[in-house]
Amino acid sequence: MTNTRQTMTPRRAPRGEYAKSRETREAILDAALEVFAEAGYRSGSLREIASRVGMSEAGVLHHFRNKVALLEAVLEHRDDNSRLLVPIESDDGAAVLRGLVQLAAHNASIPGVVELYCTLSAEGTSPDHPAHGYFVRRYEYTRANIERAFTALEADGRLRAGMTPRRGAVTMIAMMDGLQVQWLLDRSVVDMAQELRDLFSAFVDIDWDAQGSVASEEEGSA
Amino acid sequence: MTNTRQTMTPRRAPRGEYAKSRETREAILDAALEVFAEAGYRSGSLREIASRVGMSEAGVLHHFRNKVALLEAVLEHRDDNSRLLVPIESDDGAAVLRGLVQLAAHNASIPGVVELYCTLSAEGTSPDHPAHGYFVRRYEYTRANIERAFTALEADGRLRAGMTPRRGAVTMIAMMDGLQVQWLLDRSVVDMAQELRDLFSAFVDIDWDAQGSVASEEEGSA
DNA sequence: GTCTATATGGCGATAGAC
DNA sequence: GTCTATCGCCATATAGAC
Repeated sequence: MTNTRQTMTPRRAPRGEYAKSRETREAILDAALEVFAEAGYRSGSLREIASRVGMSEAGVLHHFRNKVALLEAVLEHRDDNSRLLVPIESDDGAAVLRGLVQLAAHNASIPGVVELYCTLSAEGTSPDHPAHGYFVRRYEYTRANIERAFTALEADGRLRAGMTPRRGAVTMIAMMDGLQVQWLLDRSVVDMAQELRDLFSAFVDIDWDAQGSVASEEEGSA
Repeated sequence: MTNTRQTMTPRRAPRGEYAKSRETREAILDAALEVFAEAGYRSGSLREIASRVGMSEAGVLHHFRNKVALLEAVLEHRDDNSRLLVPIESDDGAAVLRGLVQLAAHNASIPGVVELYCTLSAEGTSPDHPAHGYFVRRYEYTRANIERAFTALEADGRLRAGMTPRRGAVTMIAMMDGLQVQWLLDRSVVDMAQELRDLFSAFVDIDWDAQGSVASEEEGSA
């Protein structure tokens, strides 16, 4: 999705009434994330969100035109975050895969976000869901980029025989999604990052311990 | 779940008012499956279910005590079905894995059921969801049985080095779940059965084309 | 076995006071 | 920028007529 808006603002520390408003908005976004994660979008209520943030429904709707706008804001808000960890558009295929494993490890520390995407992506498979288009595009975009990462690895002769970039991409995404369900149902049963790494070691030859700071990669990508 | 009740009834063709009632019940179950699949349990309404089956809400509630009871009935109803295709408790490890691939192929012809489990298992990760316990038990049970299947294959020396029965089970289930999300979002993008088979060929040595009739297997299992 | 009527309560959204 | 009040709608569930 387009999130140039946020990134282009120099984000100087805001002051006065401006600051208050900004804080309130973020507090609402945090509460909305929790509620949508626990109950989904359709069953999550503005009333519950408002109550968690300590204000009235009307107060919340002053900051977000309606419930759909709030959902979109929540999704945009969290999207920036994954991109900080995964250099998804990088040409360094190994770095992309390492980033995904790191993302899985990081996700284990923020169950609320995992719950959010797990719940919403399932809900969003319905064509009439307000986030349906978002998820179709998101999966398409992610799949294309991971496929590109595998293609780069293939060119270096690091893809095992019998595996294709396309299948690698579909498999990697399916594993991330599927592991999350099992993890949410019983956290003691699965180490998401470990499972991911083990599986991908089976069909790609990567040095998992290469230094994985992402900031450096990001300069070179779009 | 306990579904001895149904199976123990000799199931002679019911007659008279009895037959009518039974048909109505099944019609309600079908409609409920659709609605819960499309909207989830929490957002799916008795009103919508009643309308699809052509009766009033009160009429539906005559057959099912309340909404939760209807959900449980839907889940029980569909569970018997997968077991017809997968000899999950069989000692023939290869037959179990073949069954799972066949199940994936079969599922592609009943998107409604795929949608149901995809939506409900995500919803059901919440501890307060009425189907939470069901899904915790279901995953636990399935994982244990698939692990057993892989253990049998390992004993025959057909598990590739580096793969463990435990990881095989977690991976297989994660792949099935994750592929379903991508498939529901865009059916042209993924062939679920093919992807599954390809992946598992990478870490287990199986003749996928062995005759896979399940009826014969089922006799031997519990 | 199915209906209508109704009780009870949660929901999203708006209007207007402060 | 936040509130109270209110509207209109939909939800589950029950009571009782037919």
